[in-house]
Formats: sequence, structure tokens, C-alpha cells
Amino acid sequence: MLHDQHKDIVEETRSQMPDADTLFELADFFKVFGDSTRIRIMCALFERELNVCCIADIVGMEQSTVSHQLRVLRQENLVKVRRDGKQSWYSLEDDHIRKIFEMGLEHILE
Amino acid sequence: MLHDQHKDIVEETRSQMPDADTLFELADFFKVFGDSTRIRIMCALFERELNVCCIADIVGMEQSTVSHQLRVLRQENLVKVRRDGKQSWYSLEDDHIRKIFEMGLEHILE
DNA sequence: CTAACATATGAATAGTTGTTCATATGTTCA
DNA sequence: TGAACATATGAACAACTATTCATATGTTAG
Repeated sequence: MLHDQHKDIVEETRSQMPDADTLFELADFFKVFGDSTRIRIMCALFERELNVCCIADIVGMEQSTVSHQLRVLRQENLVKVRRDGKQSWYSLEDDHIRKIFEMGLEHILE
Repeated sequence: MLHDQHKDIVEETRSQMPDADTLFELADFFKVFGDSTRIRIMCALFERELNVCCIADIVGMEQSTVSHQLRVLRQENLVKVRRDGKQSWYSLEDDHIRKIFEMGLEHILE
């Protein structure tokens, strides 16, 4: 049970938090980083633009698996795609990803 | 099917990636950020140290739900806990969290 | 010691997610 | 046009996860 003396702590904390919708969006965004296949795909794309075949080979998964996951990455605006003939070439959309990656690595390597 | 001309792209990319274990760990780390309840808990803790009751009240969930999620946050070294009498006071463990949060917010607000 | 309270934990369940197979769509070249 | 290839997508399934209820553990005050 919440103590009376803590009610203002709760109120003040609540007032300083971003609104719930933003935090739901944020969780959905980070969810994308929470899968090792997607992490490895992003990591591969740090180096260079790659097509779906190459990515599948690098991460060692089915082409369809990679396509599904690339769709997830596209939906969160993490990658962009360029069509060249039969092939689709994927690359990273922005630099936040790199920084978030680095922060994460720093944390786990401590 | 992987083209011969792409085989060296694949090899070079692979050689520049962190090893698979690290990337699995990284995914597990980010997984923690991928849930809105945990995100809201962390967000609340940005402001100040809080006990379990206060957190439950702020995020509007059962005390046991919050306890379970705090355990997840503890296991990934994202929060620390201090016992004072009957109450457990939680706070954030380090500053990477704040930066990762900010990067994420910047991304979704674009 | 016991009652009352704060937190933690186990088991059960509903909902979500990642992968695969099969197949559709889109593209090139003969 | 049609065969061959690259990618995308839908359906099905297995594995995982978040939440809740019930209860155990730990702590204080009387």
C-alpha cells in the first residue's frame, strides 16, 4: 500500500515523465534491438550496403527469415532499401543506431 | 543463391563484426529495453530513487508484476537496490541507460 | 512472539514473436 | 513470352514472455 508520505513523490515523478504513448513507442523501438538475428543484420550493415542473399549468408539463416526481419527494421526506419535489378540492397538509415550500439557494447563489456 | 562476386564482400563483412557471443549478449541487453513496463520503471527511476510500492503506483501495475520486472533489471545490472527496513529502494545503476534512452527518444521523435 | 506490512517468488496462462515452408511478386534476359 | 533468379509474404508452429494470483520470505513494532 502506498504511504501518504510517498504520494507527492509519486506525483512529482509522474509529472516529470514523458507521456505514456511516447514510452510505448520507445519500447517498440528498442524491441527491434532485442533479437540477435536483427542485431547481427544491423551489425553487418555497419560495414557496408548488402543485399538479402549476402545478409542471409552472413547471419546463417534462411532468406525468408532475413526478409521478415528486414521488414521489421524497415518499419522502424532503421534501414533503407534500394532496388537494383533483381536485388535489394539494404543500408542503415541513421547514426543513432551506431551510438545506441556503442552504448550497449560499453555496458556489457564493463 | 550467393554470387561468386559477393563472396569476398561476405567474408570481409564477417571479419569486421564482433563475435557472435557478444552480439547475443547485446541482444539480451537490449531486450530489457523492449518492454513498456520496464521502460516506464526505468524512466521513473531517472527522477529519483523509488521503492516498489511507489513504482507500482506510478506505472499502474500489480506489485508482483513490478517485482518480477525489477528482477529482470537487476539481472542485467540496470538497477541497484538498497534495503531500508521493510522497503526496498531502487535506483539506476549507470549512465549508459540515460544515453541509450536519449538516443532512442531522438530517433522516434524525428 | 505475533500481527501487520513490504517485497519476492512460483505456477499457470494468455499473448506475442521468430522461424520455416510454400508460394507469390517482381525483374532480367534469351 | 517464358524460364530463371531475387526478394517478399502468408500460414503454421514452437518457443518465449508478461501478467496475475497465491503464497513465501523478510522486517518492524507492539
